[in-house]
Amino acid sequence: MGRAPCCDKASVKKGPWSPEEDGKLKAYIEEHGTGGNWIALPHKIGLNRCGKSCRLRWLNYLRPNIKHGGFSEEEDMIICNLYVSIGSRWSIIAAQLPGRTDNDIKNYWNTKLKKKLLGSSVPQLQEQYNGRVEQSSKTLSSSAMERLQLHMQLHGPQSSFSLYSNPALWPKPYTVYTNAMATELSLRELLPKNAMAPIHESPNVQSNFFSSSSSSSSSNLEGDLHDLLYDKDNVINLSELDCLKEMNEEAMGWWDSAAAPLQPNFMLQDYGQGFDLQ
DNA sequence: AAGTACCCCAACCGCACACCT
DNA sequence: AAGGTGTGCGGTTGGGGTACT
Repeated sequence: MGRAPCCDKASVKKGPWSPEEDGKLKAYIEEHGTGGNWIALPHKIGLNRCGKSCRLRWLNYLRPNIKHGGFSEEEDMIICNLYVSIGSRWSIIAAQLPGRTDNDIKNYWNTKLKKKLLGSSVPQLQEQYNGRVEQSSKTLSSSAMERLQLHMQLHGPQSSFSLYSNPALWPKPYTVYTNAMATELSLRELLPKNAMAPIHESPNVQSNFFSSSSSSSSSNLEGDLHDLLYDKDNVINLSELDCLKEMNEEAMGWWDSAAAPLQPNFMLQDYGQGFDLQ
């Protein structure tokens, strides 16, 4: 037996929200809050809407301080960096961008950023790796394939190590940020939601992550991503990126001693453990 | 000017998890 | 401990708008 639907789909209104509906929902929540029960909320207000629909409308459009469109370069960078490291965890990515919703970021990624990053090189890459990943790709979701493509782009054809599970292998400047990310993400797993401030509010992390000049480590993924996103003549061989040439020897030593030769299944399994690909 | 293709994004769907009883 | 229910999330869709032919 499946679970009961949250509302009567047949009788409930679907489609775009009218200004009147928006007004009712906004006014009620601002005065009374959600009451901790979205399912019951539309009935209280007299809205013929599904509770989930009300929740979505509030979270994505009606709640205060929501920003739409006009993503800055800095926001692009954050989204791209996080997507490469954690995949399509839109809610986590959105938590780092005040005023942005997961839905907004997801749409932005799918319609614009993805094309910028993957666009020109995807066909070649697919051809290049078809033989290797053919078997595994049959069972991979499209987002998993995207991440795999990004992974391959960031590591080059001969590289079989995991970007995700081996932080020591991440490009240097990125490590500063991702270590903080990893720490915070694991804490977020344990703590109640909203118990922690977004990463960008942490001065140390922010200064490390966003400083684009000074340190030697600033020949970096951030800069390379920037080139990918904003260079008009966007024809870059990712395996040539400076940040990826700077993998430290210690990490490579670890790889030599610990890793097997490239096996698509190994790599995909590795991703599966980190990202829950399927 | 009309038809078609493509893009963008708001909204829906279904699954998984958390919480409650 | 187990089942029921609400919530959160990521994936997908549908339709309006725009660009192209």
